[in-house]
Amino acid sequence: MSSVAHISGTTLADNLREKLISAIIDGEIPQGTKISEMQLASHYGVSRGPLREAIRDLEGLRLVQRRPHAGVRVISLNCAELREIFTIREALEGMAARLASENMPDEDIHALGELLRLHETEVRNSDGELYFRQQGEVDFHMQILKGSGNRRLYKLMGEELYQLILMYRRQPGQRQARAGLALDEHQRIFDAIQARDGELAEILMRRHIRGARLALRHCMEDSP
Amino acid sequence: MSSVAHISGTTLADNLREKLISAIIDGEIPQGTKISEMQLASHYGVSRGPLREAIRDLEGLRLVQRRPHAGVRVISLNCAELREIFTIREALEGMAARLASENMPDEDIHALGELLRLHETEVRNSDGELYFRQQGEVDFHMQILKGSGNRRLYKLMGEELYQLILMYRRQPGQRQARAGLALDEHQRIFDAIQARDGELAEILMRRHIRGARLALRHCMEDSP
DNA sequence: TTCCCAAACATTGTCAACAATCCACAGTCT
DNA sequence: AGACTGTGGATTGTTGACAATGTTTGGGAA
Repeated sequence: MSSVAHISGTTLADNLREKLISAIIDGEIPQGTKISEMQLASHYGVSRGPLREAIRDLEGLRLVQRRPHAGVRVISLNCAELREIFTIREALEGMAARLASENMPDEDIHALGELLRLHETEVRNSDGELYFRQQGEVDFHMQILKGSGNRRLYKLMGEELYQLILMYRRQPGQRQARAGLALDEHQRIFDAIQARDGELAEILMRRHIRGARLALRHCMEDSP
Repeated sequence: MSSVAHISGTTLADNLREKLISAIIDGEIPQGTKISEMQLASHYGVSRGPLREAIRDLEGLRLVQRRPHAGVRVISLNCAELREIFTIREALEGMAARLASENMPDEDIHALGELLRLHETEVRNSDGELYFRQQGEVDFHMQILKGSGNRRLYKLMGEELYQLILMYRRQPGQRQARAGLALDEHQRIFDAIQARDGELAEILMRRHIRGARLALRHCMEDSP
């Protein structure tokens, strides 16, 4: 269908990987779905070869599970697994905040402050419009990860784990609360980073994420 | 060459992945080597299809880098990247120690104590024999990761990042010091876990790993 | 009816040929 | 001399057919 012939410097499998990630995150391919190679291949207008390579990538990202000779199915994150991810996030982003306090260039910190101001006005003006804030939330954390100067940390948290979180957020029946509160916590984290107080930044970031995790306590326990 | 025909319940690509991981970690395929698909495929007695899938996995593990249409080469960890990994390790294993203090079953803690005793005698008896201790070091950390009860944390740290560390350790000219010191630190970490003091366990674990990272300061800076 | 076995079916894993892309080398031009 | 460009060769990316495995369905027996 959506066969975007050949973009130079890339490959079909790589393109497919990105498309499939989006499709899964956006819920286009529902969780728990069993994937048929032939079907998907013909849908995207490629052969099974590149598709299999793309699926292999998704398996590495833990977006799908594979059983040899028995097929591939999209993971379905239950509450417990999401909390596991948030625990990892707490450790990793806490460290990122500490590192950002030490390594983030002044100009990038300034830009981060601007980002916060923007979010503030957004939240004030239309506190019902949650999507942008959601995006803003991600942006804030992403900037800190990048500001840590630890490239692998950025990739690991930003490019791998966040996708799982986003996938879960797009699920129906997700409460999108904590609007104003999060902004306030962001502000304090920012202050600590600006003050180059890594110790405090880490503590605040961890508390921030732990709060989000604890808020997940009451999410629907779909397991029997 | 080493074509182990068909092991049921698995697949050629999966087998290949494990073999290639070992080959890279053990230095059988030196760092920075450019991999030739045809060559490797014939060497392992398989076609290029499964090989490419295995390589895709290795890319996910960050053991190789791929440039589209230009080939694959084994990564060469420089000092800076290894320190990045150790920083992540500090955050992750610190969290693991905290969680283990809360979640690790009593019997597993007991087994961990036995492991420590074993290491102690080993180090005392033959303090020149470092390989076993090296293995023991890995075992100790692995048990704590498993004891955290966070399955994803265990997989992420234990199955992905540790391989990179091991690869680096096998490099020539690596100092293998810190034998007795590490054991002592392990003992204290264990005490904290046994006392169910997560706060302390995390602090000690982080200090332990940070020490190892700082010891890497003086490793050969091959970058210009 | 329910359980078990077997054969057919559908799906995944593997292969070898084909096409597209990059790299190196050589030749030319400034 | 040095840099740039074009072509040849080798390597990677892709495809469709073939083989092997897991699943399912239908029939028979307890």
